[in-house]
Amino acid sequence: MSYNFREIEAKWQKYWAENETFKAVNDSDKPKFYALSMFPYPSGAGLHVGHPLGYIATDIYSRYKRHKGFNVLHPMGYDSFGLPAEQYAIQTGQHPAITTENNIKRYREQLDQLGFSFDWSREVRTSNPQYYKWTQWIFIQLFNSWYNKKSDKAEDISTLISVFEKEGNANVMAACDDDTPKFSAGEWNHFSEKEKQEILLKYRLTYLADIEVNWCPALGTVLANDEIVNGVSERGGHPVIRKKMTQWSMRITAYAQRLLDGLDKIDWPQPLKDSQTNWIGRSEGASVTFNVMNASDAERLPAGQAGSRSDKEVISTPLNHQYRIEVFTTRPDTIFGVSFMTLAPEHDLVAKITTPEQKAAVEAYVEATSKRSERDRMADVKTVSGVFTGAYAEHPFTKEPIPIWIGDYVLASYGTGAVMAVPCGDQRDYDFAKHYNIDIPNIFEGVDISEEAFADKATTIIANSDFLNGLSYKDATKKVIAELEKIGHGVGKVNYRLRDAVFSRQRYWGEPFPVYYVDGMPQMIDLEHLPLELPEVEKYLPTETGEPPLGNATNWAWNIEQCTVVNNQLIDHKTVFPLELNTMPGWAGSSQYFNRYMDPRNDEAIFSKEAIDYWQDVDLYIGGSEHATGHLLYSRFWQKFMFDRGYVPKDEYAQKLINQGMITGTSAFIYKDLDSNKVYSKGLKEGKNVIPIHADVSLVNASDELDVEAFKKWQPEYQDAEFILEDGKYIVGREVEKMSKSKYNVVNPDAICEEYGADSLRLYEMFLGPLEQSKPWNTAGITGVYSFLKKLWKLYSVYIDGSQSGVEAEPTAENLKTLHKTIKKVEEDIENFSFNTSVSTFMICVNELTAQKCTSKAILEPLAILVSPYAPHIAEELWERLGHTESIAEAPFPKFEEKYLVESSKEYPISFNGKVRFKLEFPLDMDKGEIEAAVLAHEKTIDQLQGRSPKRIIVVPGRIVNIVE
RNA sequence: GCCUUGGUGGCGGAAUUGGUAGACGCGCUGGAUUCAAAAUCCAGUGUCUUCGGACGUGUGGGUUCGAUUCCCACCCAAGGUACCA
Repeated sequence: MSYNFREIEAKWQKYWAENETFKAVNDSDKPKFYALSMFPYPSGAGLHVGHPLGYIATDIYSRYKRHKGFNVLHPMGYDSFGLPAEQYAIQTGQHPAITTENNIKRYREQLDQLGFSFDWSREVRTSNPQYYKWTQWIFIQLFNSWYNKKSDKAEDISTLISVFEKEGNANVMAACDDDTPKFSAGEWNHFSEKEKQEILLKYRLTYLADIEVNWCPALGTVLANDEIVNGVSERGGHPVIRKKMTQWSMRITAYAQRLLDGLDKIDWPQPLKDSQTNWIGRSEGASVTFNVMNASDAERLPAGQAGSRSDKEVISTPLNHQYRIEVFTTRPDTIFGVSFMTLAPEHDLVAKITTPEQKAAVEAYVEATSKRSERDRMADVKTVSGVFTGAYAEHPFTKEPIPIWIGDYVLASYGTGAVMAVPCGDQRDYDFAKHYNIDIPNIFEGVDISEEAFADKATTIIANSDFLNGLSYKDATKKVIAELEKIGHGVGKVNYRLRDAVFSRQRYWGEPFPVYYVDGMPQMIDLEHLPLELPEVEKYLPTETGEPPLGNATNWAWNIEQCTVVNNQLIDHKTVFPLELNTMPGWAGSSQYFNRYMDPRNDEAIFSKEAIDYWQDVDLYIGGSEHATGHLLYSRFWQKFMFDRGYVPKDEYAQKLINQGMITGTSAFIYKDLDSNKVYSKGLKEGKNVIPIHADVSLVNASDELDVEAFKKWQPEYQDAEFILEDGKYIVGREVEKMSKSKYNVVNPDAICEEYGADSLRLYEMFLGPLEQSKPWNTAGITGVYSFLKKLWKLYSVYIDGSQSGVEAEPTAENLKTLHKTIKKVEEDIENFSFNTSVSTFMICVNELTAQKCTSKAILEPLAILVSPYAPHIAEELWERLGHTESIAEAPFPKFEEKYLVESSKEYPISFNGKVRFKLEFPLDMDKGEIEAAVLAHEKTIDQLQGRSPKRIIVVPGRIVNIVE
């Protein structure tokens, strides 16, 4: 009876589903293990062979842990809100929910045929109202929280209110908006309700803010940076402008330091930790305040000459204390090298301080900058541009006037949007100063700055800097911060690159905010009325007035008496109020899904206390590295918030994370002659004027030969082309590229399963190479693992065909040795996530046992368990044929016993000067001296030495002998 | 530029603590079986070679009895990031 994978795989998939073999329970005496794969967005294209790689790895580990006696949680679900379904809806009018439902169905079929041990009873879909009810709930919790820097955690907003009532906000240390005013308890208690709400909004962990966005009027939508190419929209090429819009924002910056610190506690890949570290971008330095000088005095100063003036009269003139410029600098030690200041063109002060003479130039420059995207400005490093405002700031120590410029190399979104320019110490400032002929005072000892700026902190010795002279970077920084604090002009500060995260999207297919507006102030809908379900709309585009798609809904107003959604026409701002029109971004639904899996059908809470106490956190999380600074950062933020508020026991949700590598495609090319109707085989293209054309990889065999007839059928325009063959074959060129439809190199798992089976596919995906590395797919190689499975099947033939002869045969020492070295290696491999080497080990094991003609049950039973995590269908079938009536899923993993591997002798490699010449066998208990004597006495050694006497002999017992001549 | 990861046969890759480089598989060559093909099985397969050997893990040095492995410098590729003050 031959290996019929179709029958076997269908049989066991059905068995697992019917018997709920992989259903996890929330209470068990067994230790818990939570293995998680990143859930997919169900796209219309379905899965290609690259997608299941991580799922297979997680599945192998899950199955292994079951054999090891763990209660394993291995769930799967769908990140089912997203743009493609909405785009499709805009084009066709089909509701995104229908598209999504269809795509999920297709995904499920594809996943099912791969034999994963998912607990499907726990499936979640982020677009399901029963799920997003809890996404809305978390949003409300964030709204009702503030970040107390004293306790260093999020607290309920009520604790903040009670402080305000007692003592105002003078002593409150909180993460809040920069423009939060100071007030006393008395003032607070006299604020109107609306004023109080406005203040509180500046403290809440999710808040409304006016944020500058890339607005595309023609599309009526906000665009992400990468949707803009050369200042116009990628789709349609429409103009894009920077515009302020009121958006929900998440105060992730409150957690910047903890997100950084937490990285030390978790076993995540170093490159991923590094990209999060860079993203958070901590820098230490100082915040320094410069007073802006009175405009009338500034007029009397020539531009660019500020540093050299000593006009006592001017300096003693009263300053315009109305305006102050705050800068952040990582080099406060260079403060005496400041020769100008640069503001971002968007900076609030620009309009206020610009002198009448400079007004026209400044306005033109600001206007021009507003048309450039931030990315555009950052990408252009070569062009130096800027305009003088006509205004001057006063140096906090020297009291010298410093000209204030604006320049687009300063970004409003980083730091304070202003820099103190030290041209001798910063290359950008240097270039700017050179370009506009501004002074470049040298404040470094023994450094030539005639060609470029000097930025090496390690060798810095400060000069020409009053009280800082002769100090190193470190000492000068310390001292200058102390002095700045003394004169009230600055303070030591840690700055983060991380920005608060914009949480509003002008989209339809996302979670609605549980928010309505009373007198312009946001109000949360009570939990008992959630979920607030997405309304039906006629059109999925923005409205004619530029409102988000939910603006098209006719039933989208909140009645506070009935607590239901009602028709917009009923809005009276007394009992019926407008609802929020934005929806949440893609990362909302994925930021706590791993916890929801613990108790996914709970309608009373996001999860029960029992469930979270039992499962705690994710033990193993596998997914792509492309989520490094998106999902994987936001989800850590929400987890820390949930931890602060006492909902979860761990402030990091995934102990170990592995990034699976990308599977790339192996594209095939034909070579079309540009001068004739000929198509040359790869070996004949030299010297010809050819261009490579993609051929579909399914038309090429393992030897790179193209099926020319099939190709002509596929691309009829080549019907009459002449294919020039070599040795009667057309050989294609090969190149590794990203797997993509347009490159005709996409390989579909369905086709592989149909031809070789899921077990072959699973083994082959692992066999390709290390999990973390990216590697090219080439279907040709799968025959190797397929014939391995056939050999494995054959090894069990006495049990399969029922002859049963030799069943009781005692295993030989050889059999046991083969088995136990396999157990040892496979167990080590799985623990190290080195799945590729396990597959090789299985092949060696089966080859050896076949050569040994092994039929012993004592060997074949444990072997089936070893194979089971990798190739579960065949393992189940063999297990059954061996006489078992229960699934193999929880059969105990075989125990490795060293005694079967103990050898009595070793074949020593005998090397001369490190080069192996021959081998000699000695007992392992032979000591160094005996081995040395035996080697030296051997005729081959004498022959090799040719009468020379060796200088030294190294004997490493059990390893090697090296003779040094 | 900076950070990270990697570079081993025709290809994917293996090599546990510094100890026999190239396991395992694909492909290729030859053979068996077959009317033939597929499938299967057997043997061979790093390069060069005067058949003694010599060379060989990106390049050049170093440490060592011995280096794919450790150290230094450099080159290349992939991913991340960037007027970040």
